Amino acid sequence: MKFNIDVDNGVPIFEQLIRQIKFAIAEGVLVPGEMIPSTRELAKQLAINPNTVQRAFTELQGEQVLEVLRGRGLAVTAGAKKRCVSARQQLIVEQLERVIAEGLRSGLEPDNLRNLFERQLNKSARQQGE
Amino acid sequence: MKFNIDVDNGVPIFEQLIRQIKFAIAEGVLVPGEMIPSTRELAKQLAINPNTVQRAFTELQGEQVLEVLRGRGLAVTAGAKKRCVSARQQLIVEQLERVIAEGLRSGLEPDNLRNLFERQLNKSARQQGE
Amino acid sequence: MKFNIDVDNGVPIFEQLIRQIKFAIAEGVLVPGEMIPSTRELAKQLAINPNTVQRAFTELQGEQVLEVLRGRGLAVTAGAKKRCVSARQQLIVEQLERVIAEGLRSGLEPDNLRNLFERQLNKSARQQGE
Amino acid sequence: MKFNIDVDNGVPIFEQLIRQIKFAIAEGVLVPGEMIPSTRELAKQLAINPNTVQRAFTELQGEQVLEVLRGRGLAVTAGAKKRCVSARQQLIVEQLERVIAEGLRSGLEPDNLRNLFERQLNKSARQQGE
DNA sequence: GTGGTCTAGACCACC
DNA sequence: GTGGTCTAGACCACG
Repeated sequence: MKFNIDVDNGVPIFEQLIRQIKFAIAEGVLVPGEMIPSTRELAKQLAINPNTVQRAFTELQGEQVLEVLRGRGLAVTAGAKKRCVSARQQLIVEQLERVIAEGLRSGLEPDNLRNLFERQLNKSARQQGE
Repeated sequence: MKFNIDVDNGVPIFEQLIRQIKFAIAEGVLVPGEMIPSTRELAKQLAINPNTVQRAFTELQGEQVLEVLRGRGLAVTAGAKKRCVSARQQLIVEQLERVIAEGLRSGLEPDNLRNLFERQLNKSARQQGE
Repeated sequence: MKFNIDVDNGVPIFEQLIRQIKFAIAEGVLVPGEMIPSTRELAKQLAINPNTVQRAFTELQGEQVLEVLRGRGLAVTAGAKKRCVSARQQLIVEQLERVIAEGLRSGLEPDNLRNLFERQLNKSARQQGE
Repeated sequence: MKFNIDVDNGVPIFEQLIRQIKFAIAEGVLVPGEMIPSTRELAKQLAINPNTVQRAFTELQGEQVLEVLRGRGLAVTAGAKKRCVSARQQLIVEQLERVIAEGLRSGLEPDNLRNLFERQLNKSARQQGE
């Protein structure tokens, strides 16, 4: 399990961690029931402050993605995968909506947008397939 | 020239102002050579802090969208329109690319994405047309 | 607006703050739209660390009880009162449920519990009324 | 003698053990003078850490509910039953008092509380009876 | 060993 | 001035 933290890209570190953990769960890289690394260990590995990791973990517990097994550590909850997958797809729909609205407002015709979309989709799908 | 500022939507006010000025230029509402209102006047009109307006103007000068005409004020530069139009569309293409890539990575099939896209496009186009 | 923090009663300080703010809103002491003291000021006033206050505020934002008015401070949201009142009553029902269950498990008869309940209710109602 | 330990319900395991031992004494399942299982045996039986059992025993000795009979083990003290029964009911009264006071403070009428109480009591009594 | 909480002090973006 | 984020280091409860 490898996480990539970019310290200075504007997105808060704890947010990056949250996203990547959710992503890993959605992808099946982390499976329900699995223990995740301890606060201190992950902090050392990512070269960030334990408190920052702690904050990410706290939020993930609040969203019932992780749960404490006291004295043992944190584990992925049973319902985590479903939650992460659906949250993610909803997020994509919202982003799509925003981009389209902005495109239309900026004077692009629906057909223009469709063309841009298809071009990008083909390009990305090809890269993905490689 | 009317700008809409939403004080509490997360996007910094100076950013909103920058975008809307660029938008107005891209649309032809503001044409090269045209003077724009003074910092103080715009601030009063939008009921925001003059510092905030100033900051937007400073950035727009840095991007050579606005230029100072000494003693007279700020004006839209000659090359502003081209810059704004292309910047805008490029931004949309980038966003589109990002959301498509994320959708594919999160397990959506190209056809799923296409459907989502069409649905949103229709919805947004209808709203736009109203 | 006075909050009472008891540093060593087991309940985390940030939790005490959260409860008391929600309580104040539920009571109508803090009304929607009202600004609450700044992080630093409240921290100084309560003689606790600004980070601890910050944490409470962050959680209250997450629960949509407070909202940022950027550069100006935090305000009670429009829907805060309803949320706080209902959250509170739900909490009371849960506590009641727990106490009753424990009483029954510990061998008290329903009538015993009813008597205890009535006695306490009368006592508390009298105090309240004073 | 069977104890139920729920590792992940927030209540510390040693606390659960303490409560259940007191409960068993209050109920007469464990009688004064009776020996209780050794730390190791109980730990193995409940699949928990011996340290945790030890901690519960230490506290119960401090409350004079258990006493060491040197060379033989731990036994229920003579005065244990009385202590456990009264402690338990007192605890329930206190909890009842707290929840009633909070209910009144949060704007519920005595009759509201009575209704909530009766509903919960019936529900719990039914479950208990099953 | 684990996570949970707190303090102290710093830097940033925004108004 | 405001809140948001991060670091560093401490103490606690639990197992």
